[in-house]
Amino acid sequence: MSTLKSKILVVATDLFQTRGINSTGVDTIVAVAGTTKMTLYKYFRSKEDLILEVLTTGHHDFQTWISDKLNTNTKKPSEKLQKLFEFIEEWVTSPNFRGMGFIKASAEFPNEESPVHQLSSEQSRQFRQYISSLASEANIQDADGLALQLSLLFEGAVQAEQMKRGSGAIKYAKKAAKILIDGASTG
Amino acid sequence: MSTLKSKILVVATDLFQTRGINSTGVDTIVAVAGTTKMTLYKYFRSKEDLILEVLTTGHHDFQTWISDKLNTNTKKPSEKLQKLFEFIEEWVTSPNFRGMGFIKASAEFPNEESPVHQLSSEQSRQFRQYISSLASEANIQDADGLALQLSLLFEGAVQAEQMKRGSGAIKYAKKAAKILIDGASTG
DNA sequence: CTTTATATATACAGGTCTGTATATAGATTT
DNA sequence: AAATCTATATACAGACCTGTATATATAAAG
Repeated sequence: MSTLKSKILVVATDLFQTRGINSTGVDTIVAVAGTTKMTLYKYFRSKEDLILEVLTTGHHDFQTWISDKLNTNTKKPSEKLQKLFEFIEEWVTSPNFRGMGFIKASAEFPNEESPVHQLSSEQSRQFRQYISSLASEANIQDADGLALQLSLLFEGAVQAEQMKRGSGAIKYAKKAAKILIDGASTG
Repeated sequence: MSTLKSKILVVATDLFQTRGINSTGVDTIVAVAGTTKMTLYKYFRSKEDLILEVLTTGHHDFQTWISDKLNTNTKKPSEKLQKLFEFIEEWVTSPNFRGMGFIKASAEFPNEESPVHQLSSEQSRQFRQYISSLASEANIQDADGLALQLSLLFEGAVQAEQMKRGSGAIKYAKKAAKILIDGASTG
């Protein structure tokens, strides 16, 4: 991938997260990236395409990072679910944390016919499904139910952390997750 | 309050929630409300003022509704916390549910210097504080911690319900809340 | 040296948005 | 009946936005 294209993606990811998607114009993006609109529109057909690619890249990065972490650091399926929020905390508190794109995008694009809304909604569903698969492997009965509860905690904590870094929300989300996982395992 | 002013507030609340705040122009608001821009700008100094008043009204309506419910239907402090999510479910599934304004507003106005962001952030804090006071009355040790966890569940469930009515998220949030409350009470 | 590919600089068309200015209609009050 | 208040109708200024058109620079490749 061209260095300019990835540079635009990185800058857009950052600006979308800190200033909002709709409030960030392409002129601002190219100015910060140190290039021009002509170049941006060479790599992206439209601003909507850029948004979609930012979302796709961010989600892919997170998914591969978290599943790699779980696969290399845990063995037993029951461990993975417990360790999930440990690594989420690590992800959220890392310096290069830029938030979860789909959480903000779904709020800024509430129209269900919008491609941006559809993608972010799909990414949210995919991550919930991933948690559910971990729960299933751990032989938890209502895997989908627990996954929904954990995803509420996750998305809430990420949003809180986005709004105010160092809010401590993720710490309490982790504690709550442990209680819910233990309850679902024994019950 | 003038009927036209309250009509504008109701319409704006609805449109902000369904189409997003930034994506809803004042022209659309006055067209749906059946009036003109001149009238809107007579009652509201600017669109930002309208947004702030929509947020204030919505939050006030919710707070009075939920605390009235709790005060008339519960006696023991320990009951209130348990009943809170019952009433939240009732609120969320009621036909005139229009979402919690501050949840969407904080996402659409991420800039911390924005008055809209500041108000929505303050409202989120106030509701968390209200939960914490209920927990304190029930003699729960880490009242603030539990309140943060419950608010994560609440905000996550409301957002899920906003995105897709009848998602069932609030049902599982209620179950999770009960587990967390019980854990904090005995522990 | 010339061709070709890539990036820049700049201007602009067409649209949307907020907020205001001007003129008018209808209703209530004096 | 005249004056006043409230709401309407309409037009528009100024700003910002996306996306494109045109012309130019720069550097690598033949």
